[in-house]
Amino acid sequence: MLTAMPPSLAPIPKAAPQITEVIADTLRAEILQGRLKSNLPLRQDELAERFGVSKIPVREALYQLKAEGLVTFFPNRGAVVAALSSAEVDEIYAMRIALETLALRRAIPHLTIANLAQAEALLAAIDQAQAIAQWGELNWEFHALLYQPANLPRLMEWVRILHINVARYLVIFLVGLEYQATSQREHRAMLEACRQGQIEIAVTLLEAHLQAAANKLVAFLEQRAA
Amino acid sequence: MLTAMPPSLAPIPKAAPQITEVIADTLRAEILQGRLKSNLPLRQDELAERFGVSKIPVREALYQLKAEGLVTFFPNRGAVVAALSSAEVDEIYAMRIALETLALRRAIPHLTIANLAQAEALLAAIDQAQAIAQWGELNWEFHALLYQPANLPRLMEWVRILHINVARYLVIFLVGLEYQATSQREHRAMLEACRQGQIEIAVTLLEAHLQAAANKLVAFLEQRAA
DNA sequence: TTGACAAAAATCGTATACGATATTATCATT
DNA sequence: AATGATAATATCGTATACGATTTTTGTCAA
Repeated sequence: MLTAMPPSLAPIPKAAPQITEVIADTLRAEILQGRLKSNLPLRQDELAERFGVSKIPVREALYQLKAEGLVTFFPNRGAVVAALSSAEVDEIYAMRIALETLALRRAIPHLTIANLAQAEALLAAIDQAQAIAQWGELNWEFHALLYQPANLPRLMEWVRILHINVARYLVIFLVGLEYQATSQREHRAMLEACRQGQIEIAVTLLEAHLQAAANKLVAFLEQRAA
Repeated sequence: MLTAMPPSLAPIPKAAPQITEVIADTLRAEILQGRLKSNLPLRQDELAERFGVSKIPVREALYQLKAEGLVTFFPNRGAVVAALSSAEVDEIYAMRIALETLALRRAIPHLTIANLAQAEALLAAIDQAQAIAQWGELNWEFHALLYQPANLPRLMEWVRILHINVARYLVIFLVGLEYQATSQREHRAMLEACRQGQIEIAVTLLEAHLQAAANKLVAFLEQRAA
């Protein structure tokens, strides 16, 4: 029979941990950490054996990562870890600026004292972070925290995807450079503007913050390409 | 053996028509035309039998549509055609405005005479369009044409996804209203600003154009919900 | 009649198996 | 020796089959 109702409508979207999700999360983390490098072929049999499952959940995980832009498919010829050109980095940062400034604009009026305190704590944690993987993670948490009160879940999900697409390249020049100090100065200036409710100033700072990262990354990639 | 090279790197991303794609395209079209209504359960066996294939390509097609926001999955309980709340419509249009104004801004300096002529022709075609499905299609082609010269493929793909998420609701109040005439006036004003290279004016018009549609749609959905 | 519990049916998620396509290796021919 | 055709191998894409979870149906007691 065809019931026209959704199966009891929503309050139980949680359930057993799907194998597909576990595989996708694992591969995503490895790509972000740079353990799986660009253009590396991802063979389905190989991954299936490694995870101790069949190819089907592996395929679905790979397609999920394709939707996130982390892997590229060649029909009948397999998948590889996606590579980013400098043009794509430019495009991704342009989109991040467009979407994240929107999020921040809508979030600031709803920021609570608790949010601001959490953000402050995250900045302190970033200052003391040791591993670069940790740095990237905390960095993203800080940004996400400021956007969260906007209550725009789809936008957040897409911004997260854009972020992870550039994150694995970002960590490259984070080590040994003074970029971290500059970034933290910008973070604190943004947070201060948020605290005072100065939307336009905060948005301008965020845009400059992202554009600076974009310029560094594009320059790095174009140098490496030559 | 593990070759570290991509399988002959790219020039052949075309191949046999994947069954998964065919199914996804068909279901997407049916959702857009309103033939598959919101919250309708999409059973895998049923679809597999209908298309004469097994469940696996059906599953992959459904997951692709999930990534596009057209279906919602409930683990171990199946998928349904996604429904949009007025809050989600507001969010989608906010994202469209952010991304499409970016695209237009970057596209205008690269617009050619040929582009402008094509756009003009599309407007004429819209004026004479009979079926509403055709109207929606042409409408999107007009917008896409203006953004194309920006050369931002990822952004275009995401804008397309946002568009199809609201398109199926748009057609509802397009019939029998004077919205079409208003929309065409706005289109022609935008096109004229593009022709004269007046970026800020064109962007402002586009934003107003999208916001007007958003307001109408949100009002419609909230009325229907009550 | 109503509620709770249990059995049955339906649907999903995954493993196994097989055919299709692409890539690599072999060999004949110029 | 180089090149083109052909066979062998590897990998992907899909069908079939089965176990797991969920929903529904049926039964019984209060």
